[in-house]
Amino acid sequence: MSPEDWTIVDRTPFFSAMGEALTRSLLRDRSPRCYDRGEEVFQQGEPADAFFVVLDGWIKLYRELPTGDHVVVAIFAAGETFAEAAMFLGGRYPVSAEAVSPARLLRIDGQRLRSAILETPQIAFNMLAAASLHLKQLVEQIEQLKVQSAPERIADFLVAQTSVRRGPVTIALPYEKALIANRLGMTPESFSRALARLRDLGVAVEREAVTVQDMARLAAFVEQSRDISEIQPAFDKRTICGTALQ
Amino acid sequence: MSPEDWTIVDRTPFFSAMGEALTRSLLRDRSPRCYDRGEEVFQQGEPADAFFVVLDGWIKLYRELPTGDHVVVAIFAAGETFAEAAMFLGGRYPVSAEAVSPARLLRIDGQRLRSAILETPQIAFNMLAAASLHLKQLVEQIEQLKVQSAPERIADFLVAQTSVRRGPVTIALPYEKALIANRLGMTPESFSRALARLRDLGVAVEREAVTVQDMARLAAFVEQSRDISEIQPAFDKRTICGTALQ
DNA sequence: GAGAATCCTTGATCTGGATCAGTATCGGCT
DNA sequence: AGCCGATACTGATCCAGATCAAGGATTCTC
Repeated sequence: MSPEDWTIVDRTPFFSAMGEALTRSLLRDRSPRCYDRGEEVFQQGEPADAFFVVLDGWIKLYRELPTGDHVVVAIFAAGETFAEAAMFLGGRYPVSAEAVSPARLLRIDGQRLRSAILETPQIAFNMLAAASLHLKQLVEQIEQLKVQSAPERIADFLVAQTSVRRGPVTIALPYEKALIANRLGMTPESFSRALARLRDLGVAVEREAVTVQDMARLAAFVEQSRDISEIQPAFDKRTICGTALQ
Repeated sequence: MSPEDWTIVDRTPFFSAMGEALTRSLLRDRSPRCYDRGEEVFQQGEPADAFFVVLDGWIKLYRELPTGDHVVVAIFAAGETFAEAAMFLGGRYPVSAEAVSPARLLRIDGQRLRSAILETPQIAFNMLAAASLHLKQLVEQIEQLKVQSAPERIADFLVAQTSVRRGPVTIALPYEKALIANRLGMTPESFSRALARLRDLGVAVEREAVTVQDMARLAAFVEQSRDISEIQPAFDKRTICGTALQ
């Protein structure tokens, strides 16, 4: 793995709290595997003997319905992990996974992890901390889903696509707009309209290229909506339903 | 702790996968503490040196705003745990917690857990599995929040309040309707109306007493809506946004 | 027991986003 | 070229739930 790959793994929910040294020793001699667009990672029903870290590209999790339709359950980007639950539970994958773009995945083997934990308990403790953090982030993300309007969520997404924070920039949308809409919790139609409404903030769309006149302005828009949700009880964060933590 | 208390702890996200024997040895000589209605459990900003299991009653997590308003973040019922993330992360509580009704809480001390894990690594592994499951449940719960209509969520809530599955039953609402509405992700007004709309299914409301003519009918209503969300891609489960797992 | 404060309900209106339907644009293909 | 299927945009309509506003009802307080 390249140095960049290590930093990705190091920011991952289950390894973030672990420290690079420990992570390295755990994942020594593991190497990522490449997947083509459309290639299958695992299929619904297979024994869940591993979970995965996305190093590059995009992975789609979907459930196959009796009708043959695919229902997209989630989409994962670089730096995210998936299928941990199924692996820890030791059951079978309840969904199928497939690469939406060319992708590189790191496979974390369940058996291996098991023995490593028995050998070095500290790993488990750190992973537990990381898992709690992950949960917390999940809850926050969902709060925002509930609280933010469609244009706000799109702005949020755009800001997340680049490290540029001021001045003009052109962003290439990473995959089909329908899929992005899906990920942001809206229909393709709503996505199209909401994106159009961002024109007022200096956002121009030309096919898959989105040109932002001034990132600072867009970032401010995102921040402002975040503040509202923080202050305004009407739009509050309640309702995350009895689970969770913080 | 009473035998019932043990079964509650045993069903808890972090202990469910652990088995009763291990849980007992871990929590030996711990005893629950009682809280009055309105009593504070911990306050925003205090060092997070423990997490809690709700054995009885209801606990509200809230954030205090500069304006002095309380924003309810979550409500926990018997059998749920809270503040794990803050504890594992070893920081401070980012929210305050207070009993909404008389309550009994089991306090799980961070230091103690730490040393127990170092002594018996298996505990950590089981907790990790349990945490993954918890995450999965959280995601499912949120999917349903997005997918179910207001009356469906209320029916779901009512079904969860009793073990009766057929015939007539009267359920006492566990706390203020506004708080329940909150928990179910809607305004008090919507709650009131949605509850009224359940009259067609033989649900009568008399103050805090909800009388269901036939639980089987209500349960069927909940199940049916679940099926629709399973089959109908239009109402699908997408959009849980890049985190999560399954 | 009068008055006040809470809590709950009900009605009227508004609105964001979904749905449905029609059209445009693009890339691949023979 | 010209056809075709996939992808994207746009307009029209609809609806669940939020918001605003105004009453009841119950409990608390003095």
